[in-house]
Amino acid sequence: MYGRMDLLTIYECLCDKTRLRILNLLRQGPLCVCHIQEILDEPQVKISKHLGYLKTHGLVAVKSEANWRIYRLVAKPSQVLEANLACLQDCAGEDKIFRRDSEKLILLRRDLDGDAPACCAKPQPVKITKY
Amino acid sequence: MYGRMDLLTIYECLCDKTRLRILNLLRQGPLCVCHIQEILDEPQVKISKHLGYLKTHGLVAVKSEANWRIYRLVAKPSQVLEANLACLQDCAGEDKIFRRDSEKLILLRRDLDGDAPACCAKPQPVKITKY
DNA sequence: TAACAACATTCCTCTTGTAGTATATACGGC
DNA sequence: GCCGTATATACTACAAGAGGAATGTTGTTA
Repeated sequence: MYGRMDLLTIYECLCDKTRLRILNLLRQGPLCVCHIQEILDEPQVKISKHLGYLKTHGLVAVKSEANWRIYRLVAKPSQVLEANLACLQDCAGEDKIFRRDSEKLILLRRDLDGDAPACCAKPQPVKITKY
Repeated sequence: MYGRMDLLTIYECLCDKTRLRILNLLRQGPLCVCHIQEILDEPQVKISKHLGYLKTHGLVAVKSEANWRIYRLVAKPSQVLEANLACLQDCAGEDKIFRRDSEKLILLRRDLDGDAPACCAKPQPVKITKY
């Protein structure tokens, strides 16, 4: 749908707070919508639309699983995208809200440990690439 | 004017093609408006407004020199800004238009070598920080 | 001081993006 | 087949950003 996966497209995806928070989470592994929604504490429609935006522009991919939709970062990001996601990951550590989101994610995983429903299958963390 | 120099502000600055091209040039040293305008081959008002935007948001600084206005990247960028500018610099190499701009800048400097008017004082290149 | 050159700013229009409400779809359990 | 849960889409209203034409400003030169 979008041929161009250039720098500008990437920055356009990155210039919304909600999308940054989502990407910060997905950087740590796949997640279903409801968990993203819970961590960000934002309306469902808002999360859903931003996920749609990211998908349309080629930053994330989805798969269906039973009643849920599992989002993740694209499997083989371009070099440019990978560089920017790594940079985002580095920078997010500086910001309170991103750190809080990440902590919430850890807690959520801990709570689910053991008896997780399908949507909550413990996601494997992606490797931390120091850019 | 802007207290926040956070990630989002930076990405907002980066999500316009013209601003990206300007930053790509300034990364290689200070420049007056007329040279940026010449290299980008865009209307004066357009260049001027985007420079104003970048200044308002704390990415660039200006000084007056005779009839000219010399723009440069801010002297002490935050760690986050520095990371993103370095990332941009790396990524810009992948894109035709950024490379062409950089080549034009080199030619322009070569032409000016020797008898440059004040606005064209040979800018010293900033150090290339491999992020 | 008049004319000019380099920039900035104002005003206007157009487009894009965002948020919210309400509604639709898809799937699993009963 | 009906209902609840999870998620997406349509529609609308609103705000911000971008581009261009015209005009303003500042400093230089004649």
